[in-house]
Amino acid sequence: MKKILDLLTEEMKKAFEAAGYDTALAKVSVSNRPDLCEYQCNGAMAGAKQYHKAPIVIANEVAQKLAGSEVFQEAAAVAPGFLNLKLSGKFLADYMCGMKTEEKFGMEMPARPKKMVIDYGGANVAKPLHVGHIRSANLGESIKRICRYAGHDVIGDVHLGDWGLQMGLVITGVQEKQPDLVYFDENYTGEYPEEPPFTISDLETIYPAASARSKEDPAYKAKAMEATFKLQNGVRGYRALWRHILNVSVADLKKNYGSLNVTFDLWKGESDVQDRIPGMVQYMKENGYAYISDGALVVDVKTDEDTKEVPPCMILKSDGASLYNTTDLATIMERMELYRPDSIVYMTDKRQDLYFDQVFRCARKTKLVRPETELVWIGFGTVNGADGKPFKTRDGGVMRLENLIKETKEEMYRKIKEGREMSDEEAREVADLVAISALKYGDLSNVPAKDYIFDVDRFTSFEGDTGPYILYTIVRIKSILAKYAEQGGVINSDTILPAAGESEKGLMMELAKFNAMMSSACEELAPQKVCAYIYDLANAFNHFYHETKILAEEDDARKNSMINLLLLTREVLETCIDVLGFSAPERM
RNA sequence: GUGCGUUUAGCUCAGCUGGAUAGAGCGUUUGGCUACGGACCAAAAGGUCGGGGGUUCGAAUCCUCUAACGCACGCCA
Repeated sequence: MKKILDLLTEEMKKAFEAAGYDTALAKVSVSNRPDLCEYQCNGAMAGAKQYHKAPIVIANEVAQKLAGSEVFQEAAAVAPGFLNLKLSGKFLADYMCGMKTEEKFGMEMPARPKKMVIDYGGANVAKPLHVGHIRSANLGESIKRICRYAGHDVIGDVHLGDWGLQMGLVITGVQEKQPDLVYFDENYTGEYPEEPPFTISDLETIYPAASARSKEDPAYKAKAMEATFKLQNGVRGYRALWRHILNVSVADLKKNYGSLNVTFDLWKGESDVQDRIPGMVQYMKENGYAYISDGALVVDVKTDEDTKEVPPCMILKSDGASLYNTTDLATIMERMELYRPDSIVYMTDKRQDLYFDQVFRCARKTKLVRPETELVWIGFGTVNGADGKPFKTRDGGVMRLENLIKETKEEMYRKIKEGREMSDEEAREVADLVAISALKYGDLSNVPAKDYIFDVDRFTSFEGDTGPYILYTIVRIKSILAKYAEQGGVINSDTILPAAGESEKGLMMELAKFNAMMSSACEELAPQKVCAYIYDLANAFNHFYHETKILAEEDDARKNSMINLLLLTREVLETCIDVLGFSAPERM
């Protein structure tokens, strides 16, 4: 099923053609003056110069050709040359029926789905997730779901930081506390224990302590670097210990991401591509891409068109060690080989702008990717506190994501208990769902590149542009539908009749925007478009709801039609919150 | 210094890729509760879209200059 604006534009093109004008002018858009019309076409003004005619003359001629239209109930030419359009109720109702019965509301699927890899999450092994990680997790997860819904083949990869100095630090920290572990016994040749010698909370204290100490104690740092070296060179005990750290950490990460409905298809990490690095380096040298500069191996990535200084992309440090760039490039290589993606999307902090520019240029120059492979980087802003500075705990420490989620859930539980009679158990369950909607919607409704202020009170409010308000609207629809069923109501057809009033038509017009909204959210990788849409849709529904007694309607056909409209509204809303990564309770 | 980002109502944010009178929410003021769920709805006040210049029938949106803030600029990730 075509997008409604495309159908309207087609109808408009016929009129432009019949009146003797270029059909390229016939683009129809949603009205920005709802008090005057529902849709509009501004082509007459754009064509004025081309045809040496006053825009209003053109508009009038086109309007005349639309006189008998079955699509437009009304088409008026208005000074200076607007074409103000009102939709035929029948046409709109038929479109609703199409959405109601067709798969995915009639959204057209791509002829050739794109293969995409989305790299998001930004997690590091043995380091707890903090507030900032919520952005990469939410954005990546939502973009993954949006693109999947739009028909593409999408792989989500968490791409863990599991290989650098941080691992050496943790290992050294463990050794400090438990020097007698067999992992450190170089003469040990037996099997290592299956049980890890630490828990996640041990790791979470070990890493920060080790990291802090290495900054002031050179000997300690040297030890950590040595541990890193041993690990990377395959010393058995170190590898076995590393495997434990990885397992314990991943289990914990899965739990935390899980509470945000964030799941990954791949749990790959930097360590997975280590074996590829020597070959890649060799290839870059042999083909003359890489050369030694100040002791380091680099690839020039600046071009003649650059107005800025673009430093070369470093492949190996002067001590011969690999770094972030090396791993990322090797990962691109691996992804091309394993998945042949059309597009690789990265989601990181916006400060990595230049870095990804370098890596992408390097990947293209060294032909790690095909010329047509899209490399996309989305940089996001910081999560700030009320003071506009990076979000901190009350005592000034780094706010852990786990605690942020917990506190939001507590706050929501408190609100639900004070506003409703509900068992503790149900209130907990409902509070969890609503709290996640508050966090996700609060995060995703912002433009990714901007910093935003994390305001628990605002995000958890049931009023305004918030997750809970959207859920409330869905629950309200469910409640009406439940009551309808209770009263013995049976839905006997999928028919949706032409709207009886303005608010019903308004709801239909919002619903009709779904396809265009979803494909644009996919093309632009923009979850905030989905947020903006469901807010408008929820408002349109609440407006309709307020003016219409649905269950008291005596005309059965009309009542049936309105119930169908409610069902459609609920399905669209639920589809949208699903791609945003949250869901609605039965009641709240 | 070079580059990137941001700047829209008192506060927090949108703005469909150039259209008519720039929109929401919160807050403020006012009205509506025998409730298909009032955790709602309706309305009012509130703006020289950071500033100057330009492009054109028409600019928050495109170009240019400029200011403030933030960020990044080879061995961190």
